[in-house]
Amino acid sequence: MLDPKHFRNDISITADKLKLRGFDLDTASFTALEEKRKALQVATQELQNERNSRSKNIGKAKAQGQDIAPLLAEVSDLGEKLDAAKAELDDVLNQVNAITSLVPNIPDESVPPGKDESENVEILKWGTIPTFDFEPKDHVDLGDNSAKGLDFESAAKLSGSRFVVMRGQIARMHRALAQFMLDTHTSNHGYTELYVPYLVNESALYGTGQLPKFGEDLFHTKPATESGLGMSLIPTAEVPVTNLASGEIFDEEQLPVKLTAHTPCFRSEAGSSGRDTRGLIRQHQFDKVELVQLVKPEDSMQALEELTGHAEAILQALELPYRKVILCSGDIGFSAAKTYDLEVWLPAQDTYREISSCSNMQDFQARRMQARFKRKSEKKPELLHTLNGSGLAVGRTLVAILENYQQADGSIAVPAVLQNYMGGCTVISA
RNA sequence: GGUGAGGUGGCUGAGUGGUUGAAAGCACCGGUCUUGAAAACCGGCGUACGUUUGUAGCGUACCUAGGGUUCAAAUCCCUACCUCACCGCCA
Repeated sequence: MLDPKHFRNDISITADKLKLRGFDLDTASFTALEEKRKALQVATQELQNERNSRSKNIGKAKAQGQDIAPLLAEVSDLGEKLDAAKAELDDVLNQVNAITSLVPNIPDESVPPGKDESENVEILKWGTIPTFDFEPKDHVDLGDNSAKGLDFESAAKLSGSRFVVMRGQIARMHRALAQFMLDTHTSNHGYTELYVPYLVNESALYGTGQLPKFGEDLFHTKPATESGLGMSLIPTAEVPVTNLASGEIFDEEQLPVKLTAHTPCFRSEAGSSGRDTRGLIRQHQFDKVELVQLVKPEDSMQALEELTGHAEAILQALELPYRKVILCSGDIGFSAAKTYDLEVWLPAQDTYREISSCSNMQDFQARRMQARFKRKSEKKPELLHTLNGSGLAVGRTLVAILENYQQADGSIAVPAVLQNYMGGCTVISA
């Protein structure tokens, strides 16, 4: 949610900025609606004022033992007028809210303008792309080799497409990766580890911006006893972790808050039925280690650099070649003001694929969830800034290791930093 | 799942349907006193929105949330959520 002032005071500037990311704000009709809201609100409050003062007078008269019947007669139609005014105001407020809750964040000035992902800008490349003296296989074939380490057929039997069963050393490496990531972020980067619910309510999803616009990307549970969506499976740990701040007022000294959690993520992948159907890249269920920071507004851009660096540190420790991309204005997510994507090299696809997305949401989510902090020198609480990033997507990291560490015989070398997590195992044999 | 009791400001905790945004205490902030600190005393101490040049004043809303009754609701009624206690069940 944007600051309402953006809509009231400088709506045309706001509309211009939103156009950069491909969002059309109908300023004329919104301004008209806003005028209406203002007039109705004033009128309603005046009626309430009148009712309040008259009611007080009735109370006083009654206390003095006077006859209140004539006073009651005077206010008889006030109630109806008030109800009508309230209903009208409610209606307009709902309309305003319906619009503003669908307006995305404004891109930061440092974000390059652009229409779609083709105009994202590469910031850096890290690592050396491996060369093979044989035809590199993709992770599906490699996983199939190692005693059905990646078993998509079995998963399809259990659940359908876009699920996987992992076995043996592959499953263990998957677990090792998550452990390694968590340990690195807690020990080296100053994050506090969390365990959080995987089912969340509607208000949490609203807080981080998944609702009301992106409900169809989620899996919803609907117990027989409930109406509506019921609880929803988290599409990312960002939802439960960031919403911990909802309704809170932090002391200035408590910031920055740095949190990390390893959770499964569930996405319906509606609208991407034809994309990445092969393999582990796009699943309905995948694991991710998430990084979240709550910071003061003046610190958030620097925090984004650091948080992205924390995700990069994992790729570097695993010696996986990657590149860092800044998303252009047309490609950033709904709630984000600025986003870096980290893309890992996948030899079989001969290209870089997204493995992490790190964003500064500024006060966009904080406003939705009323997450605030108080400066020592100030009386009024201020909205804090929220950031999050994947550090990293575990399934895709596994894909990257299988493909980059593969050997001619189809075996997989185990990256040095993972060996201790795998009982000293140095190679997963074919 | 059953039964019972509750949800009031940062915390504790009052509150017969009527000048209650809400007593009191604690915490916190400012001041007096003191060489300094403590104690004591004095004063202040919620959020959002509207009006406005205004961090002034005034108005409105908010006592878990949403409905209802009433001229008037923290106070009465209904529903949801949550908490606590006991019972049942359970990894």
